[in-house]
Amino acid sequence: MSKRETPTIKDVAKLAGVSIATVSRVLNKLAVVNPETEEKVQKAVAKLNYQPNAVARSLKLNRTKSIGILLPEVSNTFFTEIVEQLEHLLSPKGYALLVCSSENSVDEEKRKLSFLLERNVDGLVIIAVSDEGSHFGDLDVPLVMLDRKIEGLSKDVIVSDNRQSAYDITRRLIGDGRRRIGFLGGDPHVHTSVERYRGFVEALTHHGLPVEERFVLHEGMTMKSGYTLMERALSFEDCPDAFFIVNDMVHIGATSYLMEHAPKSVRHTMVFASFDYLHYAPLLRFCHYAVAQPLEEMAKLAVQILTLRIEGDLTDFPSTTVFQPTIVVMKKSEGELSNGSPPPRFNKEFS
Amino acid sequence: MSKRETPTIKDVAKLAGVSIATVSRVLNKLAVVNPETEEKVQKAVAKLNYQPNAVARSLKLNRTKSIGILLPEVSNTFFTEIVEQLEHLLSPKGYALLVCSSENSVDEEKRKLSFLLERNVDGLVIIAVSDEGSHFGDLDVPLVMLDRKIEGLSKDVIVSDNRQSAYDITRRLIGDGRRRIGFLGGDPHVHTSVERYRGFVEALTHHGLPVEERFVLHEGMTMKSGYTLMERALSFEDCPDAFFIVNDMVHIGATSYLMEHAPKSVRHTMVFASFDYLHYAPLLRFCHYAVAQPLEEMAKLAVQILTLRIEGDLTDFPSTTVFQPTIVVMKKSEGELSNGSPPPRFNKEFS
DNA sequence: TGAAATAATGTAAACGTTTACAATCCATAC
DNA sequence: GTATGGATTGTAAACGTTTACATTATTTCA
Repeated sequence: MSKRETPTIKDVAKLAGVSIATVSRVLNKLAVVNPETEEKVQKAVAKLNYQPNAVARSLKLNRTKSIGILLPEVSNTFFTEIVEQLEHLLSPKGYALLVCSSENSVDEEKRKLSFLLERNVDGLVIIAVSDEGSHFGDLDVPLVMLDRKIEGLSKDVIVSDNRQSAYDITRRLIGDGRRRIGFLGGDPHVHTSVERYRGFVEALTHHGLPVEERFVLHEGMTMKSGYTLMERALSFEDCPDAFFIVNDMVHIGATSYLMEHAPKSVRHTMVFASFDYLHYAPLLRFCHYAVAQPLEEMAKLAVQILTLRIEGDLTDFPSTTVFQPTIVVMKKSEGELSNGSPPPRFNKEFS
Repeated sequence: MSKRETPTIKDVAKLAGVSIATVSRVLNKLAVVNPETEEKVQKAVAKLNYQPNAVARSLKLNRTKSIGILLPEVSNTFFTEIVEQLEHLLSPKGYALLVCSSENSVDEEKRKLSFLLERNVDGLVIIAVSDEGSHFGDLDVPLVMLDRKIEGLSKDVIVSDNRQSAYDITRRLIGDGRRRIGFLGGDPHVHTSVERYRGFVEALTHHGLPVEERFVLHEGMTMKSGYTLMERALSFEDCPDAFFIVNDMVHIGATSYLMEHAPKSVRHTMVFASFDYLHYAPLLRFCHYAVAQPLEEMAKLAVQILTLRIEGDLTDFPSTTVFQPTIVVMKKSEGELSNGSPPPRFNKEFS
């Protein structure tokens, strides 16, 4: 493998017999240049297979055409759906995506943040680890907080109406005649979790139902906690016949516990309502109501705001946009196996 | 928000009353500097909250400390598990991850490849879209092909033994007494798919079983194709009572079709063996045997090879490493609901 | 015909670093 | 007292671009 050096603009200039300024002009098309010269340059470019050096350009222009995205976990399906959308929207605009995981740790989040800043990203999309986010306060890089809000932080925020949706699906459960509804999973420092619990409680109280402490099992947002919490729940003699589940991970854990260990009677009556409607949703057999967040629109708005702020075309105060998710009714009947909705990825069906 | 300029090394030098060379030396610790001077510099750095400009450094050093990762789809769980591992391993070494989706298109793959090259990534991890990968041939950037091999390409390759694993799980089905085993999903241009089919066929023929064309339904690797292929399969009067499924997406589609539409008799006897053992594996109720690829080790090796090649400490011919996956036995009994293995993410259990 | 305007191109500085080399200082040894 | 050398620091070039400004060639028009 010959260690041939990559050609620079100088090489092109020399080969074309022009100055490097002219080459630059041809490549960036921001000044008129004689068609003949242009052709000479293009030929030289083609011959050398020249590719401009983005690093040098970044240094000169003081913008890197890159966006940092900082999220709590890379392998979380919900987050990666967002990343996919962002990539799809940003890459046609010439932006690169620097993906960083804060690994669910505030400290790591701080480290990764300054890592991204050192690299001079033009903008940031943040899915915050927790409500402790003071380190995001003082930056002068365009920054959008996505999915999770941090109270008291003056930044652009894009979230779902977690409280309202939680309220809605809880109400659906009540409307179906469920009276003892448990709550599964949660984290007091995660904005979405707190909001969802709030909506859950509101729905219960508005319908004259008590919030039984015993059945509010909100420790953790992982599959494991879903599994063990459901185990705990089933140990109650008067176990709820319905659960509000805080997110998909907990949901999977809870479902698999039921599949493995619950008696038939429980499996035939148990009903879940939960957040997130992702590609494995059709497998979540106890789920009757799911909250589908409008990820594409949220990502689209994030990109809009970000690019506008980067270009300097948006100097308003930071905005907060709250999207209304749709409620997906996953099955109409109570039959254990009839799952009314088709697989979500290729044919979404909203109520 | 005051548009204060970020301080440069010059500002630090001025404040500390030294030359920029000294500042650089202090920061990079590659030359001895008087302890007193060092302290002055450190103080200035702290006072200005100076962060070195990574772009300028990249230009000078001709390395960006960044790795491009190019994959067919960002939201694919299997791929993102890999990305998570890579991020976890590379970020402590100071590398940034540029994530690009080729969106399952060879053309897009080419575009994204040159996009990454323009940005002077120090290395590349490629999960190829298809076996048409000549565009990867001539680069002089360190490059590792992960998960999918491209025949005839002289690059470092890290894959699972897809053929052997396919053989193994097919054999398990046969060992369980299954005689009519179908094949679900696939793509003639995807290396993993081809290998898996090969292993499947070998297992059948080695055991004297015919490969019935009718039951080899390999069109597509998506959830949708899993859904419709299973529909097609069930329309046969003599539908197989077991299926080899090419990957998780097809698996989800097939499972949800069965959950929705299959008669009880089918649901009680149908058995799947498939690739990929991911976090929603416990929900895949028809799955008896799953191939769990050693993603962490594969990622670890990829990072090792990549960093060695980047440092120039590895100049051997490209190597091909084939990892042996483990077979996860997901349930022992035929009972529809008894899923013997616990949720995978927090307690893997291999046979 | 010549001045002025226009078009096309070139020159050189700048972006923020790293680092080879030069320069200074000071102690030691003769 | 002067040479030697080590320790420390400074100077300036370089990385590959973009772009303000200068320069040259060409056209226009009084």
